[in-house]
Amino acid sequence: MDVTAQKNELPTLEDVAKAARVSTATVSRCLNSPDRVSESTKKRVMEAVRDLKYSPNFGARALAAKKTNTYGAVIPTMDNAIFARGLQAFQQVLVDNGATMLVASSAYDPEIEENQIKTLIARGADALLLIGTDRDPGIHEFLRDRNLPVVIAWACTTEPALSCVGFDNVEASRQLALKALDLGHREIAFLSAFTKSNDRARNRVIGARKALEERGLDPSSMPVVETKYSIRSAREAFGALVRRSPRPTLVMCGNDVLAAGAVQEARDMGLDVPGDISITGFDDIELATVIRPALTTVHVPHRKMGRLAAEVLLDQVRHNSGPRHITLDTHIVERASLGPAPALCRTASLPL
Amino acid sequence: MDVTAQKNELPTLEDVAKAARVSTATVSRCLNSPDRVSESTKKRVMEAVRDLKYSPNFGARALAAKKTNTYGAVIPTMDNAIFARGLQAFQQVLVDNGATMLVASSAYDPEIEENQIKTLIARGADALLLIGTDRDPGIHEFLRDRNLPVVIAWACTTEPALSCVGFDNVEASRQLALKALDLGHREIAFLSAFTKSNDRARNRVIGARKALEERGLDPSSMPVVETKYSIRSAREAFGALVRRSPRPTLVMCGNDVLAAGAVQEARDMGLDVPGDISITGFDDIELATVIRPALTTVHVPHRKMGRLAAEVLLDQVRHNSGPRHITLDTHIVERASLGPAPALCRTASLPL
DNA sequence: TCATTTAGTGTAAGCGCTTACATTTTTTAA
DNA sequence: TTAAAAAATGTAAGCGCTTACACTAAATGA
Repeated sequence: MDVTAQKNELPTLEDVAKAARVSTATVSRCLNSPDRVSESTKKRVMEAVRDLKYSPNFGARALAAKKTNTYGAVIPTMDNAIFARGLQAFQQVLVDNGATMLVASSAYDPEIEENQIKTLIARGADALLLIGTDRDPGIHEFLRDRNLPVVIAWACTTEPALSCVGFDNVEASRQLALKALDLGHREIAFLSAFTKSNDRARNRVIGARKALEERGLDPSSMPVVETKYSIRSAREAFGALVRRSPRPTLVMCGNDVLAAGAVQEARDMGLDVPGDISITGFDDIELATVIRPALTTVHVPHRKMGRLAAEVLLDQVRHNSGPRHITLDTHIVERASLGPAPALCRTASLPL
Repeated sequence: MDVTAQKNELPTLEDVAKAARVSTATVSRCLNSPDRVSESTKKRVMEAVRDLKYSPNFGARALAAKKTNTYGAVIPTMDNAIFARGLQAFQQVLVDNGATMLVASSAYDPEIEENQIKTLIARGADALLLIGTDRDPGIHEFLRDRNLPVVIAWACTTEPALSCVGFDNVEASRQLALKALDLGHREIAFLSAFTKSNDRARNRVIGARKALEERGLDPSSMPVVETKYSIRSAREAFGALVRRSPRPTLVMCGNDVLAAGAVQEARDMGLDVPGDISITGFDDIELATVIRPALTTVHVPHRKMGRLAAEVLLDQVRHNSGPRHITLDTHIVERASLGPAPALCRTASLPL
């Protein structure tokens, strides 16, 4: 007896056609444009499909139809919640439209990202979701050559060949900084994710600088520390930032994960947040509501972004519509981690 | 001038063959088994590939080779970190082996899961990763019929046709409960995820019951509340549990997310954790280390599980090896949320 | 020297589907 | 009633690749 596994032959379109006593074309039509087939034959065909447990062969379909109904997404990381929600929404819309999502992550590495993009294309992706705008222009060219619809998410671009569904990172960060300045903060430090090839991170720092400038402060005096995307590194970086003199009364963080680390470290150092030092986040992921004090942060409409991104792409692929540029609003969520600047601290830092 | 986007024709194998003045077979061999081609022609062919920016057509390849090099994964949710890490590791191994991952999520709904499984198969998945064992047996049959390698993760199964890479949920939970019992806890309540069609959740409750029984306590007396997988619902459920009489001295939670909600609610109710009430989690995701008190929880080797799952599947597909059953160890991570049972509390509850 | 192996390459038959076009059947209108 | 239009179905040509098999040329051994 043969024990080795062997793919038993799956039924093909032809088998179904034979069983239903119609041509393969009719079966194909039943599956793809049911209203071009009469009710009676449709019923017969569908029965055969069920009886034989037929399921179309993906490769053959892709080859003949010249499209795969597959949409690729390359995100920086799957390890935390930042992109999860948006991606979930993205996928939901695709599934609802009979398409499939293919994800790959780049670990924030441009080279890996390029590879993943090429892989997804080789895999037959009909369109692509990419995060942010920072990448070798050659890639965008490559994509344009292939005439692949691409949507940039989490950021905006004016590039006419690309769609985008994002928000203004500079402006959102600026608003938050402005609010902090109104609360009396003058010694502001920034705890950022690595800004190299990460426009979101970079723009958030820029936004803060802009606010400083508007209020007549020297933007270049704001200390910025860049660190890895993890609680642990955020703690270390926060420690370094706080030991500076003058001590900052506010540490703005490039995202909620860094902020969570900062809050933790502050408390372990015996600092009251926001009594002694304020901390802000960015993104408004669940984590922001879980830690104590809860984070004052920028709410980013992740779900909406994912949903719209899918809709834009679907539209470009199915209706050949042109690229669209959508900018979503963000807003500040005031929770507990940002308070008025402590008067003492400000004086303390003056004598310097 | 024509403004509408139109797919410009991509180069095919034949174009490359022509450019390199060889047959299509040779080009194909260059790409798939380079050592069967002489150095000189290989060089010529590769040059042509580069010049023409050739990239093989996925559909055609899948059709001709009868495999897609695509591995599907259906997970209950992408919304939180529980599966993210494992999936990331799963994908990594696949990518390292030139394969691609296709993910879909089921929202903990068996019907959606079934759909997603079928979609992934229709999409040509060579193998499947599934979470847990609870599903219509018809599906497993269906998969067996197709002779599709399947690995069950996050749980174990003895089903000979299926591979698994998981851990013993019952045993892990039992150990944790035993530890709590040793700390003097007698009034133990369980805050669980919905157990319907979720064997992991169910088994974690069972494990706790088992421990109770071993210590001569009535397992059926343990209150169990099931709730949705979210911080908010966990808070509500925890509130209900605590208002019971006798008040539990320990609330074991089916996972860290629920535990995080429980901790939060406890503190908002003015209860000290673990002074007044202990809380335990399960999974050991990052969240467990972020909240205060940090969670005592069961560490699950997510990364290892994902990695091994990929390896098992790759092995089954590429070397036609048989199903494997791997059980990984878990261990308890003692942090701060589980302490000795408060003596007072126990007395306090006696007068009832 | 010639038969035999071996390495390298070419030929061509599909893989299972979609779809343009041709054909047949039904409906509609005159 | 019959011609024309519309609806339903069939025919068959690919889609771009892999691979069994055939073939040629070079290497090997007797």
